[in-house]
Amino acid sequence: MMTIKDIAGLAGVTPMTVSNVLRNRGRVGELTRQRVMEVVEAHGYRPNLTARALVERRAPTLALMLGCITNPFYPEFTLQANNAARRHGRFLLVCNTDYEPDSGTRFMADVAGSLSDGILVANTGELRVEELKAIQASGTPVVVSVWEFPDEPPEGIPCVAFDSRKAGRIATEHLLELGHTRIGALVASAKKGIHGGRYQGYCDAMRAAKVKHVLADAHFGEDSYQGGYDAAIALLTTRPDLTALFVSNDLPALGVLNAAASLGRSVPGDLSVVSITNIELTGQSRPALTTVSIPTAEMAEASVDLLIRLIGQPGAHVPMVMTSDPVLIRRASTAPLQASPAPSRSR
Amino acid sequence: MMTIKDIAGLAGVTPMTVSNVLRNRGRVGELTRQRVMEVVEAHGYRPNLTARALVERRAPTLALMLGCITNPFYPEFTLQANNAARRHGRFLLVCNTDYEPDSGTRFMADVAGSLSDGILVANTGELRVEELKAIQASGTPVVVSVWEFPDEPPEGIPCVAFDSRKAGRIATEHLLELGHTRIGALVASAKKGIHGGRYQGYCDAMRAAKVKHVLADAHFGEDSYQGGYDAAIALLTTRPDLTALFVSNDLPALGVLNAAASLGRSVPGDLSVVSITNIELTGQSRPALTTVSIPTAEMAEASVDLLIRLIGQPGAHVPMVMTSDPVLIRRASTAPLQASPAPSRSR
DNA sequence: CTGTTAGCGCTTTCAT
DNA sequence: ATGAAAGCGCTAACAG
Repeated sequence: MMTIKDIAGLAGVTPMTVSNVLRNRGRVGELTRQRVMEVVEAHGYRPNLTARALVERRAPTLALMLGCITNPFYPEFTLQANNAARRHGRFLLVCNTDYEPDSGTRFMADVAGSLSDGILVANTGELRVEELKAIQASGTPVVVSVWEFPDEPPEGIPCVAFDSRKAGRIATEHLLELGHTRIGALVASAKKGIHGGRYQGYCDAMRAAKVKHVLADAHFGEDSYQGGYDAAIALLTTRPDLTALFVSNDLPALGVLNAAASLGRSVPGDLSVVSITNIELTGQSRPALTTVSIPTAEMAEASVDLLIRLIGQPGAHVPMVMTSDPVLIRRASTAPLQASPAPSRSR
Repeated sequence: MMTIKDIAGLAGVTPMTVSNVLRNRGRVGELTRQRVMEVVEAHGYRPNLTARALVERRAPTLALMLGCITNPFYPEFTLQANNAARRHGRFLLVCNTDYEPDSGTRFMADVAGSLSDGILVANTGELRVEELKAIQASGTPVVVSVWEFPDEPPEGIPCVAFDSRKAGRIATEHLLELGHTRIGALVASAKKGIHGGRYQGYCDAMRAAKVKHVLADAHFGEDSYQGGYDAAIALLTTRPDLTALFVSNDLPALGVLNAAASLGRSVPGDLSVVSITNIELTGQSRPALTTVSIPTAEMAEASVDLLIRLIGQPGAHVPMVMTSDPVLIRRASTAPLQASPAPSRSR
């Protein structure tokens, strides 16, 4: 491997000059510059980023901690975060925790303070705040993104949030406006879990509309396609009179669509379904899913920008960053309540 | 930040001893070991991986070059590659090229030789072999994975391949066995492009079964959901007598399913659809997609293992690695040819 | 505008 | 079993 010294020798200058040419730093004569560049290109020399990182005391990578890259929300988030990181000249280290906090701990311990200059945590509802604070205290900035509870930011940790409660409200109001009143809630977490805010939004809307809803109308379960499928089967079997379903996340909602078909209920004819997030897949299902989009790209960008800023000014106090409001994306899975009181159960 | 020197001072030993304790190298007295570990843990000391990498002349990361993390095949591949990398104590740097070879070039130039010890290229059909060879020649091992043409491995570059032609044949034979003969081919690349092998497999099977097929039965297009949708509309409008479709990739096949519904053709009743890859989504569509699985996990693992081996013995000559045969995954999008000669076109 | 000196945090090599 | 010296490839700080 070529070193900067080799290039310097060949170009008849000192390593320092080569370094300056390569980084457009300091003042270098145009002639010298060209000579150096010629040698650099002739030999395809690339500076050793590890050595540079060591002496500059900054790493060229940002670590992205996420639950599972296979959950379709994350690739979309990752893509945007990656682009933002590249804009700042950084690479993204993808740390897949398999939803195990311990795995995340190990990653962060290895990565913080040397390999990565900052850690971007995509919230999975399994945050260990104390741990993050410890890492932060040790000098590596941490930003929590996709935070669902703007009213209760994680104490002492910079975070980028969105209004999940409003998202839940918008989704539910849409159903109400279509005339539905027997609206089930299918929540892809525990009641006070990560989708608790979305569920609160559902409750808000129902209450505001003075529509009676009981806990039996809600189901709390897994955030997965299968979880949505199973929950829908369970809920619609117990409560066949429901004419609409509020689902807290897109992926389970896709499962709900399939479950409805299995139960012989056509969507949106016999059953309206609305969810939250607006992942790409929602435009590709049949029927296409009506959903409430959250600002994924905006959050990814804001998080990276914030992280970069924190790397620049360690210890800066940063208030929570709030992102744009969720917006309803009307597609084909919701429709006005039919005149017929009970849905057909043909099969 | 704590350094190894600080720990050494606190433990009353030299940095070397601390280093040895931390890496289980050299001989260290049990008593000393414990004392060092106590100090390390008390202060939460973590060695600086950048400094270690510099002196050891090895990087802790592997770079994964991929087209677009948003294409659902890649997250699945990435997950497996990541797990394999972790098993070898490496991190994965995800390099999203947006399907632009130039973007890949920039990534590799920055990463090779310092940040990453090796480069894993997930084949996108846009390979610049000469470039990869140059990188390899400069000392950073390169492995091409998901190679579709075992008969023509990229010259001089280690690669992990699967039998794409056989996959195409298996898929098509399945349709033939179900009694179909008017089988269209929907290929998500140019004829000689990345899915050329899969298409060859289709041709092989058709020829072997002595079923006449003309070029008009084939459509060459984009590898995307929308590409599949559009192509299916086009092909089925031109050739409404087709009773089955061979689609070269899952993502477009999902689009085909939707297109069929738009055209009022039920799958599998009026139209059978089979594709290749077996991404997770194929089990979640309605109908669930019959497909031919390729050994994604096996390829990801084999590629990482190969890369690690090459890092260990630079310049080793490595033959192409062939992975397991594709296998038919029967699901719900294919059915025996109906008695009725022309499909119903009810709407 | 260009060169010199020192050192980033760690490990290798050799000595004790 | 432990320590001392040297240096990985690069850049910050200061000289000239």
